[in-house]
Amino acid sequence: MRISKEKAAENRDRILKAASRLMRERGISGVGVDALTEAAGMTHGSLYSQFGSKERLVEEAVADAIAAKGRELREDATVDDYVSEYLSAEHRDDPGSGCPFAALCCEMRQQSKGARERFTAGVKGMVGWLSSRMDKETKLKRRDDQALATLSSLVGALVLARAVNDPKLSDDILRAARNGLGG
Amino acid sequence: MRISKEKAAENRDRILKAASRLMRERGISGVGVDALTEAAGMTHGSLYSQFGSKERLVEEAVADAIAAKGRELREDATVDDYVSEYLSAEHRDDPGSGCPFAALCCEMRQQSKGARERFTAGVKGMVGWLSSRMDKETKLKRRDDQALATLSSLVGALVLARAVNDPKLSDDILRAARNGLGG
DNA sequence: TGCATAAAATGACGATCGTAATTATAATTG
DNA sequence: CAATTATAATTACGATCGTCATTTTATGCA
Repeated sequence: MRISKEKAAENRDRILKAASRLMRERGISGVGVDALTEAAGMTHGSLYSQFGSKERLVEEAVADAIAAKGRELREDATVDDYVSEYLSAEHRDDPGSGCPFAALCCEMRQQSKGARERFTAGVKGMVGWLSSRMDKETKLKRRDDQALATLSSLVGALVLARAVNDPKLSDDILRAARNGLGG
Repeated sequence: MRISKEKAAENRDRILKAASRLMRERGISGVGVDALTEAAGMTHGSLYSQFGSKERLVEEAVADAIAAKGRELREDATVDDYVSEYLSAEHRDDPGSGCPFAALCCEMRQQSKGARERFTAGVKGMVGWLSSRMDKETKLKRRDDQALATLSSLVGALVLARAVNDPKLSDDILRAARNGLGG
């Protein structure tokens, strides 16, 4: 079969958006092409027409998730604003539309070179965004280090808060990390 | 077939040890029963005789990895000692025998209740160990919070350092986190 | 010591995975 | 406007996944 060019582009985008969400929710190796295409209302083979392989889709989905999340960043937001949102219960409980770094970090090691490069570029972008909002009195190199340490704390706290079974402990992790970051 | 009781117990342990390592290296959903039993020198079905299901094996492997790692903790070690080892290049480059929290955290959410409970218990144990080594002048509650924040930073830095493709950035992440933790 | 029983690894099974050949229909061109 | 071409989704395929029935043999008891 063949459908109109616009419809095909729309279908492609639906698969991409579904992948972006489902991979964050269930993990990259935890979601099959079946689930990905079904979520977009198509049969599993259509993925191959649009992306060539699951590996390629992963690369695009990683880039798409990071780019979409980057567009949500407010230019006038402070680091404290970001920390508060990041370490909130809402963010913890909605990984599908949450931080791609926290959702995908553990699986990146076994992904394709292209996917890892896009992930790495995203981390660098995030570090730059944070660094530019650090106290301007400290020197540049030190600001970058602070940004890296902050991002590590954010990601670590979020993944641990999501991993543990005990709601109280989960809340404690988020709160302790907020305090540690001076939020 | 059936083999001697001792031999069976030894086989069971080999599967468990292989699972403990492979799941940390490739992820839980990234390793099949094939690879797990083959690494122990048996056919894939033997897993079922010993553990009943992959889910059960996951539970035992998570507990085993955490317990084994806990036994490595030196009673006379300081928090700084631990931070230095944890955020080393050696630890980053050998996930198979490294921290189970960092290796498995992102996948715990979609695991069985039993597996998550063992993971959670492990986190609590680690927090207790860290907390007991925090500055005794600060009050207990605050020490626990410091321990939680420290663990978050450690895990976050390690998973990010492993995820990124750029060796320099990876080293920078570890160093920045060490500095941030005052190590 | 011989028979019954329990148990552990093997091998066979259905389900699901990712891929490629097939089919059907827009888009292109004479 | 008709014939060709290009392409997107369907469908069929081999490989691999996790599970269970079978087989073989160690163990317990008479």
